[in-house]
Amino acid sequence: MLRVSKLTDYALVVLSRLAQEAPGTVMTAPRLAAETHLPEPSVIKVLKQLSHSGLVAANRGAAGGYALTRLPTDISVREVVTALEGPIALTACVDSSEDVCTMENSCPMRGRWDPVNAALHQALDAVTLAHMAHRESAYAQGVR
Amino acid sequence: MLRVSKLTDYALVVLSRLAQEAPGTVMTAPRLAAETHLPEPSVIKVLKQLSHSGLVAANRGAAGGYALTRLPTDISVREVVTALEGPIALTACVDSSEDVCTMENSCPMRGRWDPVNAALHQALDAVTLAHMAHRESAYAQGVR
DNA sequence: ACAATCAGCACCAGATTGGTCCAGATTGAG
DNA sequence: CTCAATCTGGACCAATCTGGTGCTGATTGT
Repeated sequence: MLRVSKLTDYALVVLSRLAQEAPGTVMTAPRLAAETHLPEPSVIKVLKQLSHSGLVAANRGAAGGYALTRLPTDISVREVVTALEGPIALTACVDSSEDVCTMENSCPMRGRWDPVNAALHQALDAVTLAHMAHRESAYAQGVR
Repeated sequence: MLRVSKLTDYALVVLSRLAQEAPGTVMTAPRLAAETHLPEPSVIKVLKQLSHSGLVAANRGAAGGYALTRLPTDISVREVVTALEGPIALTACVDSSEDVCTMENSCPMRGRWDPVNAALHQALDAVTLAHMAHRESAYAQGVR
């Protein structure tokens, strides 16, 4: 099925919700969870990770919350997936991997996934948060 | 990480090995396992699934084994992934899914993954077994 | 001071995955 | 005809991953 984890899916939903507000708008985790109908603890976990990787800014204290650090047109799906799941690659065996491959040079797949991974990167780079955030177009797509 | 399962990876390796022989060449499961340095039981399991979906033909009995049913140039990576993991989609929430989505119309992501999935299909369709089967070019890529 | 909010763990139950095993069915060779 | 080689199909298990929960502490506006 080539799944993306549920947490990553949540991240896209939450970020899309944030993207619907004016740039810089701060929303609390409980509110984001309520408005997206997602389980609050998981939303919190996701926001922590997104904050770590700098996609959202966290404001502590009373009247705190989260806000996007960039414009929705400037955040690609690939960045979000990478933030939640690490470097995008279909297998552990890619050139950028530091794992010691037990098969070393005898591995029959050395480098062969590269074109597939490249195509994948390109595909995920092409879609931004802004593409996923507009309610009307999304519903129109859903009906067809 | 957007992983493809290890079994799927094995499938690509095994099919690539078959693709290196003349069309119609029959190889037994143990031999394929030995030559690819993969665990034999898993190779067997993979071959069963590939046989199910018609990508390889199984010949029983003594002197039996497996052979590709089509030319390597005619088998895309997408087909292999689909054979092992079912329909390719990043989330369970795609239009073709028959699951009853508990969020129904309120789901904020309805249809939004579609462009990403489409790009993904295209990317995996573009790479064939033949692309992954040629040893020299693969090594050249690995070195870079 | 106090309440609201984020930070960072540690933890658990369920699902998935990779791997193992075994009792058949089929087929070619001696 | 018998036997060995080979695929078939299912059950099974241990390890890992994942989503979800809970708690304690730090920060900050009122």
